Amino acid sequence: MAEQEGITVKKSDDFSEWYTQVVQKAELADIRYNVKGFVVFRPWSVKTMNNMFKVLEDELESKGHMPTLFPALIPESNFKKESEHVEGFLPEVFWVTKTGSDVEKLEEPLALRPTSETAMYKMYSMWVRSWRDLPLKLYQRCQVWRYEGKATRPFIRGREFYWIEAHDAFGTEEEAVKQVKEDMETTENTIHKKFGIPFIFFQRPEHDKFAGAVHTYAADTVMPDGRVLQLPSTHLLGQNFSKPFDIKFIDKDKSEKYAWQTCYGPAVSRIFAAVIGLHGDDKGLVLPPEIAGLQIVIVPILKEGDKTVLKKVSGLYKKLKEKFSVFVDDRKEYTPGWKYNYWELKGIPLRIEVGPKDVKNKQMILVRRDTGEKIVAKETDIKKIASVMGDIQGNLMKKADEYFKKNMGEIKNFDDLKKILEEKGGLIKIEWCGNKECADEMKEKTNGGVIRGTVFGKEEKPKSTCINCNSKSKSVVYIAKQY
RNA sequence: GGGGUCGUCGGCUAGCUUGGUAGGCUUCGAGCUUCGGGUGCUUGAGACCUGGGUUCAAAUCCCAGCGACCCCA
Repeated sequence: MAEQEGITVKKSDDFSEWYTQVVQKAELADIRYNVKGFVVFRPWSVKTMNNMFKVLEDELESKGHMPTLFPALIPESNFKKESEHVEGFLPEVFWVTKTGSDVEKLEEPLALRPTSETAMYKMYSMWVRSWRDLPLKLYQRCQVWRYEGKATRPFIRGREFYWIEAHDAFGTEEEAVKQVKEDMETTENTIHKKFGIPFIFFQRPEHDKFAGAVHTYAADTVMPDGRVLQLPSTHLLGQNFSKPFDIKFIDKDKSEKYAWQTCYGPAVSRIFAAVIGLHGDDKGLVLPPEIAGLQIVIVPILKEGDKTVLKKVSGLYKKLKEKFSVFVDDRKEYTPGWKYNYWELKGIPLRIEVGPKDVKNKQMILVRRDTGEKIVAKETDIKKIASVMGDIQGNLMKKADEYFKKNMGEIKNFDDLKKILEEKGGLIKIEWCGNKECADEMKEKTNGGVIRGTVFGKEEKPKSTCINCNSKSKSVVYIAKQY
């Protein structure tokens, strides 16, 4: 009976069902809005995602980006300026074509942005006149809309999602190339170090680049079912957009030049899916302290006629709230055991229990969400709490890193590849001829194995033949099933 | 994009084969009780996805739409 309130499957037995239950039971999202791919994000996920946004925005601003907000609607003529970009995104665009009572047709259809290159670069061409205007580094936090054909899941893939997009323009190609590396560093400092999500940046193969990019570098992580989830990607746009959008400037040498551009897009709602999947356990959500919407919950153990516990708790609360987000769950209508389960389901990193015994012994009980470990601390030892929080953060990151490493493999022959993708998943290193047709064939033969690309920053020379077609291999790549 | 499964109180479900009174658990409200790992009792409220069709009669049969879940591309 009561177990219906908690998660009823093991994460390792049925990840898909586990995920569905956590999203619903931890009150992260409500799918009853009943429009395909559009879900309601509830306070408990939004609190945490807002913290994630803040971490990313602080990092971007520390690296010279400034915030901006662009309109959600893009005129068709703008949208169609860069031909490859149009071709790539057109099938996914939601169009606004009429107004009011259905009769007023818009003179020009407006696209609901699937991404903002074509909105922002129109303005960039007006703002960039001289080398003094460069570099131009802007980001915005916004929603985008993509009419996805693939199955939609809350946070993992929606037809509407929340992200940050940073768009940079430079005077030289070198600076743009450097920016790509900076974006990777941003990703490491935030998504890995603060959110605890491990990943590898791959340079995507030619046939799988961002529409309009010269090169696409995308971070992939591995979910608990062995399928990869693409996290932020950073794109070297070269002059592919600056030419059609006419973003040019007079350089120091007085000659007119087109700008060199990059763009970077961490999809926070999707990264949150990785946080749910990688850190969660059989009891529910587990949030890293750095981003948890609520970091500490204090559960007083109340006894009839006893006032010492609440008094002690309120003192503790006052001390803690300066450093942490804290909630005192002193609701009388629930028993302590009920509260323990409730807050564990919600993933609060640390619980502090204070009862009459603790008042007597001048102590408090700290309970770690990640390990379940109960620690007896002196009632004045606030430093201990800070250090335990640090331990939890570190442990979650370590566990996720270890899991990620275990899911990297290397395979020499095709039958083994097929087998491992089928049974375990993960990112598997292979050699490949570089042909799209061959990649397509492998995808079909492996039931969905997709070439993720070459590892960025690591020279891996092909020595042998393509795992599929046996012709001379051109690169060492990783293949995986994806979300 | 293809295939499969399925839509019943807020959540999980029984009933559907063989058409005729919608039952349970949980949540929610009220009251008492309890409080160191989902306390127990009393009581109340709450539902057949939408639209069409067949029929004296539809949760049940048929068609369409919308939505969800799973598998595959």
